[in-house]
Amino acid sequence: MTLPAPAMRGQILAAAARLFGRQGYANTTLRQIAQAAGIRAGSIYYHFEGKDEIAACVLDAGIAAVTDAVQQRLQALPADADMRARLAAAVEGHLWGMLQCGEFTAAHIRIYRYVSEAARQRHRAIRSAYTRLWDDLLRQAADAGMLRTDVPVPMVRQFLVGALNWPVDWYDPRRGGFDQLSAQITGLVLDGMLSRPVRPMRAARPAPPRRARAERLELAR
Amino acid sequence: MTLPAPAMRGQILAAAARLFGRQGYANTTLRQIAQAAGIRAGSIYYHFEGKDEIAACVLDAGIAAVTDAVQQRLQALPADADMRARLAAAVEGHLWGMLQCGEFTAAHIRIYRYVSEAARQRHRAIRSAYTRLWDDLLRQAADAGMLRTDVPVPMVRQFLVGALNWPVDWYDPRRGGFDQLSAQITGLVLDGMLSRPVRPMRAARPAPPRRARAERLELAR
DNA sequence: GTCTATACAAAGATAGAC
DNA sequence: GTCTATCTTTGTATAGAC
Repeated sequence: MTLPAPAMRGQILAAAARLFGRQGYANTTLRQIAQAAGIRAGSIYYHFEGKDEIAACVLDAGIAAVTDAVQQRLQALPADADMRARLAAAVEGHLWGMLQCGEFTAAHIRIYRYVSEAARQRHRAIRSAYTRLWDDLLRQAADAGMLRTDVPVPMVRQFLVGALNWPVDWYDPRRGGFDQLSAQITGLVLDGMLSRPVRPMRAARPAPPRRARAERLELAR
Repeated sequence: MTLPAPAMRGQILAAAARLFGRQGYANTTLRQIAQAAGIRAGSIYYHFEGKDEIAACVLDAGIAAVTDAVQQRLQALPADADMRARLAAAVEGHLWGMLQCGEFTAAHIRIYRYVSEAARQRHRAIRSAYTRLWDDLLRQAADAGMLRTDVPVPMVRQFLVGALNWPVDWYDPRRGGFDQLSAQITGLVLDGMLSRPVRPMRAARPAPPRRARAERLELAR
């Protein structure tokens, strides 16, 4: 009962993502990936050129997951949503794509620096697009006077996206669900860790309606 | 002109830390480390049991750098410093230890997950001590009513330390010195990324006096 | 203390049968 | 499409000369 080729390709990528995320790139062997996918090492080369191509595909899928989730949440907002709501939606989308949508994003975060330059190059375009998505959003916030002015936008983006990536290391869905985590992280990045007597402390925004994938609008670019 | 043994040990560790930080653990070979240290691969085994021991030592040194820097700044504070000043000092200390004090901390951040369980075990105690340092500080802040109450202290610590670690990926000392970066990051983590019309916006705290190492007090534990 | 030489294991990748 | 078998390279680690 051999799988059709495209399905097996997906199997291999899924297995690779899980192993990359847990063990790192160099520590994961093609033999392990093959075993997890239910085939032998040699068979991988029917589906991929080699380890590099697998890495590039995993990286692409990782960014795709967060990009989708962020855009989905942004576009589900009412047209008159203010910048704070937009930023919160984007943060929540990033967390969602990262924590729920799979092991691809975790793998991305962990292996990006260590794959071959060739694999990184192959993946570069899709990664830059995600960077630009955040830069645009933050730029709008800055123009609206919502952002602190002592930190340049690219640095806010680097700090923010970096900070958002850490929960993959310690998030445990068994205590406190995703919505709670999301509200906590959003509060931390938007308002900081100090208590703020003045703050309205508006409770967690209502969970945004989750649209079917086919329903969301096309990418802006 | 062979070096005395302890000096060569240091050379090897420094070379290993640099390479680990840049390439990751599994991608760095003993041959590379040896070459960077000016010896041959076989000679490493006169100084270390193997790659594992090198890893454990690099990890230890990385935590030691930030621990020292954080405690130094905390103890340099005036006795009546408020919690905000204490938190800011600790943040600045972490950044200083991480960015200025060397490649050991960068290496720590990058390889911790990927070294052998044996090496991690060897290093565990010193790492837990640093975790406890932050937990104690944040606990004090929480007791003083300074911390937001919707996020438990251990989670604040995980998020905070994680977020503080990212600048190793992108900090460039050539544009904006360390003091500026430190003030920016401190602002981001304490007050968040949004502008805050009400906020006093007290300009960067005056740089804390930098004490000689011998002058600082002993560890609390 | 460091060298050369090498043992030994494991990795990525290929060839050709089925 | 997947298998088995194997090539080639490279890594950690050891042995013994100097």
